[in-house]
Amino acid sequence: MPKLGMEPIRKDALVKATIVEIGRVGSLDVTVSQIAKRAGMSSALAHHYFGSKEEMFLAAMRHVMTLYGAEVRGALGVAEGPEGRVRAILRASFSAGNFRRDVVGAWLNFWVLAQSVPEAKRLLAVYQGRLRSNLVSALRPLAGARAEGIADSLGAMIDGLYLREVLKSGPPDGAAAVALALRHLEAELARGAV
Amino acid sequence: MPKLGMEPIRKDALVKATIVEIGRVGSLDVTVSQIAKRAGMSSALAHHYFGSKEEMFLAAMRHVMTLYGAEVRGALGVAEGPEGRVRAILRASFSAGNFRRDVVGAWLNFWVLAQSVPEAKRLLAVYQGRLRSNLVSALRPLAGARAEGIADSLGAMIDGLYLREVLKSGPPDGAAAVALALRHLEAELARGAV
DNA sequence: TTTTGTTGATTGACGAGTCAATAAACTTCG
DNA sequence: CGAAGTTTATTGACTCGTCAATCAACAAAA
Repeated sequence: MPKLGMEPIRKDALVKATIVEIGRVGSLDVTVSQIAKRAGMSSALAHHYFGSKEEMFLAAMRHVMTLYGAEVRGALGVAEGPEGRVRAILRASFSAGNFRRDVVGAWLNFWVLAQSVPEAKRLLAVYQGRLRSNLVSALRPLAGARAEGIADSLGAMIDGLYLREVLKSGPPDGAAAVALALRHLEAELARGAV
Repeated sequence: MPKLGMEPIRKDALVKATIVEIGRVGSLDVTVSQIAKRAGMSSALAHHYFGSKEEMFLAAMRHVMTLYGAEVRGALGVAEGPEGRVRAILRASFSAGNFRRDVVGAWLNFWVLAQSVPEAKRLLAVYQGRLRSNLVSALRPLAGARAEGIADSLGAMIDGLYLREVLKSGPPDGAAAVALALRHLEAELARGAV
C-alpha cells in the first residue's frame, strides 16, 4: 500500500510525536521506537526519514519554534501602538498553543540539548535574538534608551515563567503568566515616566 | 590500604564529581564510570556507597541546594533593613559560588530530572518555597499586600536568568544579573510608592 | 573473624542504527 | 498498450555498543 508522497506526512507525524513523547517522559531519554510507535510506524522508517535521533530532535525543535514565531508574527500584525505590540508578544508567548505541558517540557529539554548540540544552541540563540529584537523595537517608543534593559529583563522573566511551569501541577494558566509579566512591564514603564 | 571512615569522604567526592560532570557534559547522560573516575575511584565503589545512579544525582542536587541555602542564610544574617534583605538574597543567588557554569548546568538538569523523579521534584519545590518565603518576608514591609506578587515575579526572573546563563559564552557575570533583578525590584517598589 | 574498603570482571538489558527483503506505484520505450 | 526497470514506502530481524548493577575476591583494620 505504498502511497507516494508520504515523506512530509511521516516527518510531520514524527515531529509531533517527538514533542509529545519528550513532554510525556519529561526527558530526552525517549527511544526512537517510542516516538515511531506513537507516530504509527516502525522505528526503521523513522530512521529512514530522519537518519538519526538527533535530527529528529532538531526537527521537533524547529517545529515548536516555527509555531511560536508564527503566532508572534500574527499577533504583531494586528497589534496597535507600541504597548499593544508588547502585549501581543506576551500573549502569544503564553497562548494556549505554546504554553502547553508537553511543549513547555520540550522547550526545557531543548535547552538541555543546546548544551551539547551546537545546532540546538544556534536555534535557541535565534529564538532569543528574535524575541529580544521584537521586544526592543516595541519598547523603543515607550522607553527610549532603556528599551534594551527592559527587553532583557522581560525576556528573562518569560523564560523563567516557562521554566516554572514545568513544576506546577494542574493545567497551565497562561493568563496568570501574562498578568505577571505585564505587571513587571507597567512598573518599568511607570518608573521611566517619572 | 583501606583506611577507615572513608564513606563521607568518598560520598563527598562523588557528589562534587557528579556536579562537575553533569555541567561538563551538559546533560544527565553521564556514566557512573565517568563520575567515579573523576572522583578517583572505581564505578563499583560508587555503587557501593550510593546504591544507584539516581541516588547519586539526588545527593548532588541536595548538595547544591544546601550550599545555596547556606549562602542565603549567611547573607540574610548580616543584612540590614528589608531592602537589604532582598538584596542579600539576590546577591547570594548570583554569587561566585552558585552562579558557576557547572552548577548552573547542574541546576538545569535537575529541573529536567524533576520531571520524572518525584523526589527531585519535591526537592525543587522545597527550594522554590524557601526562596518565595524569604522574598515575601523581606518584601512585606516594603510592599505590603503586593509582596507575594513581587516575590513571584522576582523568583521567575531569578530562575530565568539562571536558565539564560547556560546559553551564554564567556564567564558568568553575576553582577550584571543582580543589577537586572534589582532594577526590576526598584521599579516595582517605586510604583508601589506612587 | 568480622567489618569496612576496594576493584576487575561479568551480566543482562536496552537501544540506535543497518540490512535485506517485500511491495506498490511510477517511468520508459518497443 | 505492456514488459522491464526504477524509485519510494515499509518493516522484522539483526548487529554492535554501551552501561547500570552485581559478584567474587582480596586487603587491611578492629
